[in-house]
Amino acid sequence: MAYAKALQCLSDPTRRRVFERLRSGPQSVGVLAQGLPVSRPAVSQHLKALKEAGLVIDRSEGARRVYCIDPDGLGELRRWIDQFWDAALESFKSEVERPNTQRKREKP
Amino acid sequence: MAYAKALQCLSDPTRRRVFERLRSGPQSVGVLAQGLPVSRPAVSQHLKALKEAGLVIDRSEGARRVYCIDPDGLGELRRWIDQFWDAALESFKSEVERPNTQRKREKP
DNA sequence: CTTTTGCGTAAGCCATGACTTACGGTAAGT
DNA sequence: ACTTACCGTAAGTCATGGCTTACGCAAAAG
Repeated sequence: MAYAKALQCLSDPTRRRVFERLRSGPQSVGVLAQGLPVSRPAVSQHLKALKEAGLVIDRSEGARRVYCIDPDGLGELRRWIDQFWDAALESFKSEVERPNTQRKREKP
Repeated sequence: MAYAKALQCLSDPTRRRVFERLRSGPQSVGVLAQGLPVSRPAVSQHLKALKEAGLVIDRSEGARRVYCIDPDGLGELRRWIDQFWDAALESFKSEVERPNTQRKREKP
């Protein structure tokens, strides 16, 4: 049940920004922190959490430390969501037809 | 960018338990709260958050209020994760071969 | 009409966690 | 060897949010 840690990790906006930066390829900590509105130690702590959740891996490249997205945590998260997907579509069809059904209120 | 709200919602363990209960079909608030280690108002607040995130819909059935999983929020979350999936596999292959790469420490 | 059931909301309490600064430790540069 | 660059960790601060109890409202039951 590593999906729990993955969800908790990705719930933080700053941690998502770090993770999204890794989408363009492996990056060092300093480069990742550059441009973010938080300090470098904060990014280090975020990367530690992401690693603990199985969302990234890291290697030491000289004095630098390069991080990279790990498909493992991402895959487990995908599988967890897919568990709901089928059940959702099934019970959803018979619900939307009802006259009373209410979604989230949209901004008009 | 409703995926942000969805992630924040599903990061809470109790909220996940509520959401997982809805996998077996539409349920009323009282039934959902029954068996959970929190009070019924707490479940109501969780359902409000889930609805705001587009993860559930609700209809009033007499005095009761029945909740049901909404595929919308789930789908957007799936699409967001898939954004990383391709980039992850790509940059991952060239990383795991390196001698230095470190994953999360497993419990031996 | 009165009572009971079912639910949402308000106010307040308290733990979690995200951020900061300060520090120590390793690798590269001079 | 000394300095500089790069990074992780520790300690402390402060906001976020999850939970509780108390209350109010609507629908069914009597």
